[in-house]
Amino acid sequence: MNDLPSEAPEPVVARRERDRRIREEDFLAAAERLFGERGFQDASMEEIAREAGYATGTIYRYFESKQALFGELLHRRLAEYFGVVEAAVDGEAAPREKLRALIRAKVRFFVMNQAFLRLYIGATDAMAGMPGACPGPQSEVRQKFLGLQRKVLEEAAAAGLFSPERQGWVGAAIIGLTNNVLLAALTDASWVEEQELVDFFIRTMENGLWKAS
Amino acid sequence: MNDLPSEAPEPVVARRERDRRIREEDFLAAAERLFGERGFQDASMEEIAREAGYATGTIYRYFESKQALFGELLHRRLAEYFGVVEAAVDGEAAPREKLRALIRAKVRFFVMNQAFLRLYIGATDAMAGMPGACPGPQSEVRQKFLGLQRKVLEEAAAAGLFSPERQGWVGAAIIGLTNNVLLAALTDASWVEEQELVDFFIRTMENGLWKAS
Amino acid sequence: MNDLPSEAPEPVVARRERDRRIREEDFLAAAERLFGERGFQDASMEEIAREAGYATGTIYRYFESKQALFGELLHRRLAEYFGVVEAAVDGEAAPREKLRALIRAKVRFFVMNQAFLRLYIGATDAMAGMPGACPGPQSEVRQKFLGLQRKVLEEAAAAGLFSPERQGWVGAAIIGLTNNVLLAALTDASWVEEQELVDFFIRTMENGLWKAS
Amino acid sequence: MNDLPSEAPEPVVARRERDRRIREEDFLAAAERLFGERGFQDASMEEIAREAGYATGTIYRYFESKQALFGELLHRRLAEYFGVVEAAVDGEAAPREKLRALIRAKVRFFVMNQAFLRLYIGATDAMAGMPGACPGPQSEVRQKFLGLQRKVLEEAAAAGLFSPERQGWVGAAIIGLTNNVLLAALTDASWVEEQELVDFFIRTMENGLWKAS
DNA sequence: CATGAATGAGAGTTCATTCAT
DNA sequence: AATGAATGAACTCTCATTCAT
Repeated sequence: MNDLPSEAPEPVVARRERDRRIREEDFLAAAERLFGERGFQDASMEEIAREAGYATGTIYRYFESKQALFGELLHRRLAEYFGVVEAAVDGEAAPREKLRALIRAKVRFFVMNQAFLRLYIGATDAMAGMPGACPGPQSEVRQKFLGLQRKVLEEAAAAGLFSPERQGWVGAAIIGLTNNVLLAALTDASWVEEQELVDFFIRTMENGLWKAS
Repeated sequence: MNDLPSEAPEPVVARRERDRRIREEDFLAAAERLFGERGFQDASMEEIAREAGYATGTIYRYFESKQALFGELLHRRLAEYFGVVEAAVDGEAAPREKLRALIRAKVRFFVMNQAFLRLYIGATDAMAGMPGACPGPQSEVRQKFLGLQRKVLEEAAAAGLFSPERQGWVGAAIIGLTNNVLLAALTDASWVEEQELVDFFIRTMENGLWKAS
Repeated sequence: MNDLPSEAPEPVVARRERDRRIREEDFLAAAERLFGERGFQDASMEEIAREAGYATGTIYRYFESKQALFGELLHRRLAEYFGVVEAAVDGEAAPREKLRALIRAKVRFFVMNQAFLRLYIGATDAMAGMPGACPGPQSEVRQKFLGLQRKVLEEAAAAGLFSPERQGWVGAAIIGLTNNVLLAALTDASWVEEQELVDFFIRTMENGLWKAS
Repeated sequence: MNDLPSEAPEPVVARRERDRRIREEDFLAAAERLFGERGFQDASMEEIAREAGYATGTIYRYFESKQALFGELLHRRLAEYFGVVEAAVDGEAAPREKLRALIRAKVRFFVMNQAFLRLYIGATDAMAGMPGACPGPQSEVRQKFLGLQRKVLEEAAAAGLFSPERQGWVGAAIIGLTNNVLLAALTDASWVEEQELVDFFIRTMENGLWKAS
């Protein structure tokens, strides 16, 4: 009845809510690892639950189905990714700098979220649905992300950085290039100097792969 | 045409062998279509058999397992791909021309083998095993192919075309770039002017994505 | 109203006991509604608990298991039903009037306990165990009820109302007839004139379905 | 190439089709037994398959799902029942005789299909869907059957056999009466003289339960 | 004593693989 | 050698029951 200001208002409910979020993240982390390693089909719900440290049924108190778990995972990581990239791009005014910032943010994000890289590639390849891609809540975030990227490219094109025809190819080129090199670099050696990768991408985009002569 | 008993030494055996190859190709073609459309997991052996025009069990007379079928499919198409690329590269002397020839051959091959593109990307991404990639007989061909590509790149590097450090990244960049743009281009419009794609790749590799100023 | 310490000997225990009964009835009422609507299998313990306004686990402080809950529900309602019918039958002396009173009591009871009708029918059909019927505490009450009914019929038979052979069939006939018409009548229109139903049953039993000519 | 008239035209295909039907009936018979004994929910597909003498998965080559199996079972038996009753009713001209024939056919059918009686009662009680009743292919047959029965009753009512008001109650009464007595009679003693049951029903319908005085 | 999250056995269903015909 | 029905292990998902808080 009396709520001393120093006390927690509803400690039980608050704790439960917090625990719930923690467990959700436990499951998402386990799912990220196993989906990344084995793919969607070959990772079983039982494995994921056990990897997270719970019994099989528990996972269904947090996610309606395997699809929903996968979707939520993509949604969260993509939203995080989108936020990071958007912030980086917004910090720059010039189109060229925006593009560079986008690359820098991408490299930094995936160096810190290596487990997510495979899932991201599977879900984004060629900006198109690979078989197995499932519709769901992540679609919205994905659309937002693709929209952001398109905008950056359009601005760059409008600024005369590259020719506006075949803009789709330019987008696909940047994504394919960065995805695949990141995957190779992070698979070979789990530690890579971020700056080096960023420089490689920027240089390639600006001058091509040929050695500057 | 005439089956004189004295002619072919073992005509029955030869015919059998020929029939066997025909059926094998029937199955592989059906598998290519269905694996490409639905992915490895979602294409069932029964579907593949029926698509090929045979009964479920028959497929196991030609391939030990689903994995083996998939492996053999990759092996054959990769071998074909390797052959085409090798021939193109061998036709050129200068390292830069070899690389251009490699790109040209790749574009031509995948424009004519669109169904295989998805499988190829899934199996080759970043020159590393994506989830779903299975070890098997195709590995050898893949190694040969990767070796060929590495040799071309090394020669180009030796010729001073690009710096030899981070050669792995250059390879990954070329593969990721071309794969992803091919996938985007062939998904959007099933008919694309080969030459345009080749030019786009060569230009990007030589000058980057920035508009030539 | 006034809790003088000298008054009740064990007020706390009494209150607790009373509260216990209240909650038990809460659960039973919720169970009656949901078992009646969805059937035994399709009503979940969690639903019942929430419908009653408690948490899932609480229900197990009052009932050992789902089966036990169902059994107790049957037991209580059947006991109530038995009491009502017994009182009505005891109020009459003549066998024919006893039977009429039994019918009247049955109609009145089920018009006021429609939710229980489905459960009763499922559990009593043909005086035999339908699938889903579970043995348990209600068996005793059921036996008592069936005994009462048999006694009424036997008295009627002894009084020459109907022939004593095939008495079991007569009982089954009365039960099946009344159950099914009640179910149809109460399903079609949730409000039915009691007297009309009673008359229909008495008339049918006494004269058959044929129009009195 | 030469089809001697005495030979079977397509022995393999014909045999397969026949075997298929036999197996379908194996499963339906097993399902009838187990659904009748334990109810829909408590009979598992594995049990049914094993009871039929096959492995779990085999049943799904014949029926899409548990629901579909149950539906097909109801459909077939109801169709058979409908046919028998229709033929019997059509053989009579007078309304009263039609009703008698209907009863006679019902008794004869359920004496010979005792296992189906419980399922029938569960699916038809009060001509209304009990919980658990599932829509499906049997609905059509059930509607046809209920229509036939209604027509017989209407004709009887039109002929002045009983008053047309509360015709729904009369139908429910006949069904409830016969169902429940059949269930009791066949549960108590698996062998019952058909004629005796028919006589009991006709007498009850015409004169009521009271002993003819 | 109430709570509701965790449990895990068990159900329906799929499908790669086998094998009698 | 081809067929396609049968197999059964494995998977996703449910829910009665338990138990730490």
